[in-house]
Order: sequence, then structure tokens, then C-alpha cells
Amino acid sequence: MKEKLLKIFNRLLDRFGKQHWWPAQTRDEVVIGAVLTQNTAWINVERAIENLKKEGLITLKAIYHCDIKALREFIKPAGFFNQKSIYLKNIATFFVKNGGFDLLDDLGTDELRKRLLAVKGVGKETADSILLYAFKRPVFVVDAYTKRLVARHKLQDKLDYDSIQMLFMKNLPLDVSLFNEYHALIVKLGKEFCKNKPMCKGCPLEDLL
DNA sequence: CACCAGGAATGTA
DNA sequence: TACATTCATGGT
Repeated sequence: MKEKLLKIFNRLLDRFGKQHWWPAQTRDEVVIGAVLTQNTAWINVERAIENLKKEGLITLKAIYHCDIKALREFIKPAGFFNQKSIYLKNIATFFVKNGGFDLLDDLGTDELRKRLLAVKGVGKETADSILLYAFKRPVFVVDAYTKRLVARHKLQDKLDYDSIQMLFMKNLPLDVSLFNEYHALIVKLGKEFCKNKPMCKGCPLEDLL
């Protein structure tokens, strides 16, 4: 399995090249984007982030202090704005009350993940995205595309989040750069080839089925 | 027009 | 524990 996962990774990297994730300029922006992109096309998240930047609300501290009603309007393009405005307030409050990255950086990955998951609006994928892309911790992010990949290629039967995450983390070196690129490439693959039913025609993994 | 996108919370059995 | 429902804009 180790060889298989590496083969898939190399195949994707060879075809698509480095993805340079996370597409954000600051750590705060990674956290904000992680919440905004929940079940939402990234193009719409970009519009919301653009609005926040224009309003000077692209930092967690600023979001913590801003009017939630105004925040709700700015993030509308990203959808689910009623919930996400609350979620952003929650995660912003979490960072402010915990001393921001300066103090959180000293926590162990397990403890940090546990605390992130305690924030209402932060589920496993969002927490792991923040851990990997904002905290640079070796955590594998599992998303809808990853589940499709595992299912389609029959890498294993169980398709729940924890099982799939373990599949990758127990069969690959715990390397931040590797996990960063692997997840980004899987998303790239999904966007390019697995949108509809007519599975992968020209897909770089076509011969591995 | 239907369907989906880089999910999570809540309710039900 | 395991599903079903709800949330919402914008592209295809």
C-alpha cells in the first residue's frame, strides 16, 4: 500500500506539478479561508476574502472585534453566511483568547487538534486543514475528493474520515510538505477529472484502476 | 432547470 | 453509532 500511495502521488505531481497551497498570504487568511470554503467552490471564497481585505477584516483579531452583521454581508458570496459569520467569530475568539499563533504554536498537535475541534464550526477537515496549512503540522487532510479516490481505486473498504486519514498517515512518511502537496493534488485531480459520471478519461490514474 | 462546490451542526432512530 | 436534513451563493 505504501508503494501504491506513493505511486499515485508521483503520478499526480508529474501531471499537475506543485500546487503551492494554501492559496493565502497569511496564517490568519488560511484559517479564515478554511471556514469559508466549507462545502463551497473556492472561486466564491475568493470573492468573500476580497471583500474582507477591502474592509480590513482579513485578520482574526479584526474579525473578533467587528460587527457580525457587517461580517455576514461581506462573506455572502461564500454561501451559508448566517452560519459562517458565527463560525468565523468563534474561531477568531478562540485565537484571541488563546494568545494567537504565538502561544498555540507551543502546543502538541493532538492537543491543538482537540482544541480546534471544540470550536463550533470547526469539524475534522477544517481543523486538519488549519493544522497542516497554518500550523505546519504533519496531518493528512481528508475531503470529499479523497474519499472518492479511495473508493474508486478500492484502496480500502471503510470510507469514514478517521479510517481514510489513517490509511494515508500509516502508509506515508509524516512529512508536512508531502501531505501539503498530496491533498492539493487530490483536489486538483477532482476538479479536473472527477466532476461527472464519465469517470476519468485522460485521468493520470486511469491505468491504475 | 437541476446539480454541485476544498463541511459541519443538529435531529432522529 | 449511523444516516438524514439544513444551510446559501454562484458556476456549469
